[in-house]
Formats: sequence, structure tokens, C-alpha cells
Amino acid sequence: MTSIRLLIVDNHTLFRQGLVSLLQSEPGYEVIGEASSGEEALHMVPELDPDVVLMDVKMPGIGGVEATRRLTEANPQARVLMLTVSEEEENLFAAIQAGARGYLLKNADAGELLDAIQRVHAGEAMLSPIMTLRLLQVLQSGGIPAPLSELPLTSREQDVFQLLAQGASNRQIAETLTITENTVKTHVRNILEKLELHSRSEVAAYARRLSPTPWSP
Amino acid sequence: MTSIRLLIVDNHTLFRQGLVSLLQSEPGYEVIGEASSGEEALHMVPELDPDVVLMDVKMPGIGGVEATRRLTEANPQARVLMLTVSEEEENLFAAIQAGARGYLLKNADAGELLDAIQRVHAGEAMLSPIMTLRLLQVLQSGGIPAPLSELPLTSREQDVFQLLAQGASNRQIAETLTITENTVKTHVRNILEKLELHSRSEVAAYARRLSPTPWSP
DNA sequence: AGATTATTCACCCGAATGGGTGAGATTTGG
DNA sequence: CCAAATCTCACCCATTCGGGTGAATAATCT
Repeated sequence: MTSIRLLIVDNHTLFRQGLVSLLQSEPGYEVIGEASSGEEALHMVPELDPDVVLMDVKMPGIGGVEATRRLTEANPQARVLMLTVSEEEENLFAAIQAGARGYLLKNADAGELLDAIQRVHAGEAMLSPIMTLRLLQVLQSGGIPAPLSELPLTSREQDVFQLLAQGASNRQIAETLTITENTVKTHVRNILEKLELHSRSEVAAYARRLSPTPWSP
Repeated sequence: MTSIRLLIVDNHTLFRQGLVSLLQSEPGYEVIGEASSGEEALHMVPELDPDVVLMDVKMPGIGGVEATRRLTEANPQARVLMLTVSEEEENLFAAIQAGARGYLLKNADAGELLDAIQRVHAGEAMLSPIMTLRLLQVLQSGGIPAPLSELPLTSREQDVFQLLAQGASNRQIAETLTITENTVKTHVRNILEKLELHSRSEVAAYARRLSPTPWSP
């Protein structure tokens, strides 16, 4: 079993050295390089070919997110684990979109870090529980929170409305809510009438005006 | 320090009892009830007022997702941790949107389960690393799409796209652009294929994710 | 208890939609 | 100039959707 080869990217020398010390004392981890900036990291990765890159977010020059974006594009085999103090959602999403496979806060303990490194190296992904919560909350609010409650829709109709807004078909709605397609059609008809709309597409467009941005698939 | 009060919902008796045995042997955890169906769980939660509900996904009758939806709506103080064999993305997303605070695969070990329960109880969130990966991948690809200007749509297709996003019918689009309905259908088909969508409603939902809020009819 | 509302489901019908093929006209890029 | 892409339109087919009627059950209100 060969060691996991690590590259540490952080502009704080002391933190970097502390990490190196911590990781070198553990079997199975090998720090093969350190970089103090995004630019430096981009040069080092192709040469060193690390398994996992521990990347800080806030760095002068090319930030950790942008560095991750370029790095993962040019070197997909290198997994990036963001290691940061930033609890801001923007950074989390930016990092994910840039191709990061993990996002760990610096207040994590050594055990959590080692576990995260293992996970990321194994092709899995790991977020700090706090950041996982942020992610879930954003995905949950993908529906229509505030204005929806003022709509003249019944509870069940609101369920259907949410799914309609996401572009779901009658069949998908039926499966999701574990009711028949016939029932879904009834709800859809009532929703269209109450909102004075004429097609499910209009419902999605209508929802678009009601709330900002949602989820996903 | 009082124990975490748990409700276990799973139609597999043996699995349920195994869990109970496991949790009772650990200090700090107290199983205050078991349910073998979604309906049963919905009745028990208001009475028992558990801190954390361990919920299976696949159950006869009301499934775990729908049960979670109703349960979290009526009892927001109860945190739901999905515990399932299902690695399907649909279930993950459905569970999240239903209000689950965690999603753990049943192949997790005891330590991971206990950790997840602690996290969820503390108001954090926890997903299986594999499912975290799925989530990140969706956010990287379909979840957060490219800006409209970078979409692989031709000029005319973008015209049609805009109208689709507003919920327009083929006839309305045809009139607006002064082309035939046949032509509109052709454009719509090409748009669906290029964006890998399956219905005009999905296009509207897709557009909803693209831009915060544009035109209103 | 009776009325109303909400939720569920069934059946029917015509219109709209998605998906495929083909094809002529025009523009654009090599 | 020729090839590729784009825009236009037509026809066909199967599925989905919008819309109407009716109805049973449960919950809620009066």
C-alpha cells in the first residue's frame, strides 16, 4: 500500500508547515510539495503529479478557486480538497463548480482531515458538516418558500406546484408523491385554474417570477 | 448530558432490531420507538417527539421520502436522517427536498452512523461520501449550467428558447416569430436535444436556474 | 349532523407535444 | 466554389397534456 502523495497550497507558511508536520507523522501520507500561491501550484502539479491537493481558498494572486478550476481541467487525476476558514456559501459553490472534491473548514481536527483525504483519494467526496448543511438548505429552498404560502393552493397542490416548477412530468410527480397519474392530473388542472394559467410550462415560468434560483436536476 | 432520543423507521424487522441493539449498547443514544411504515412513523413522531428519526427510503405504502416531507413539515424539530441502500440520485434529491438532514447508506459502519446521528442532532448535516460526490457532480454539470451566451444554441434557437422559458406554446411562438408551427417544433426538438432535456417544462425550469429573473409578460 | 373542502382515483376526448424523416433555400466558412 | 450549418416547412406517429364529468373517502367547519 503506497502512501497518498500530497501537495499543500497555502500562503500561510506556519499553517503549511504545521500541516506537513502533522501529515508526515502519520503513516500513509506523504507531502511531496508545498506551494504558497495559486500560480506556484499550477506549475508544480504537472511535475509532481500529486494524488490530492490541499488548497486554501484565500490567497493573493490567483485564488484557490481559480487555481482549482485550471488545475482540475489540466490534471483531472489530481483531486482537490479545499481547506479553508471560509464558511461563505459563494466560496463553497465556486469551489464545487471549479472541480473541488472536498471542502473542509480549518477548524476540523486531525482525524477529520485524514479521513477527508482518504475519502477524496478514494474518489469519494467530503464536505464539512456545516457546509453540507448549507448545501442542503440551498437545495431545499429551491422550491418556492415565501410567496407560495400566500397562493390560494392547498397543501397538496403546493407539493405538485413545486414539482411542476421543476419541469417534472405527470408520471414523475405521481412517483414522487406516490399517488396515481390521474390524481396528479386533477391537481394540475386545479392549479392551472386557480393561478389562471394554461399550461405546465407557464407554471414553471410563473414560479420563475416568484422566487430567485433553485436546485438542480 | 441527556441522551439523543431516536425513532427508527424501517420495514425490515431484523435490521431495525439490529440497529436498536447497536444503539442501546452505546451511551448517549436512546431508542424511544420503532415504526415499520411511513404511516406509523407519522403517528408516532408527534407523540414521542424524537430528536432524530432514522428513516428508510423504500417502504410499502408511504415511502420514506414522502413520510419525511410530511413529518418535517409538521414537526420541524425532529431531524431526519435517511438510512438506505439506495444510491440513486433521485432518492437523494427527493430526500433533501423533503427536508432530510442526512443521507447515509446502509453499508456505513457503526462509527459513521453514530457520528452522523451526532452531527444531525447538532443541527449539522451528513451525507455518505459517495452521495456527496453525486451531489457535487450534479452541481458541477447539470445543476449549474453555463450562461445563455455559451449555450450551444443557434441565434434562432435562442429566440425560441426565450419564449419557451416564458411558458409560450408552439402556436404563440410561431405567431411571435412569424414562422410556422412546424418550424417551431423543429427548433424545439433541436433545443431539447442540445440541452439534453425532455420537455418544454424542463426548459422553463432550466432557464429558471440560468438567470435569476428577467422579463415578465 | 350536515355542508364544505381536500384528496384520491377513473374514464373519456380533443389538442398539444416529442420524436423521426425528408427537403428546399440561404448563409457562412474553408 | 463547395461543404457545412442554419432556417424554413411538411407529414406522420405515439405519448402527453388540458379539460370535463363523476365519485368515494376523510377531514374540517358550521
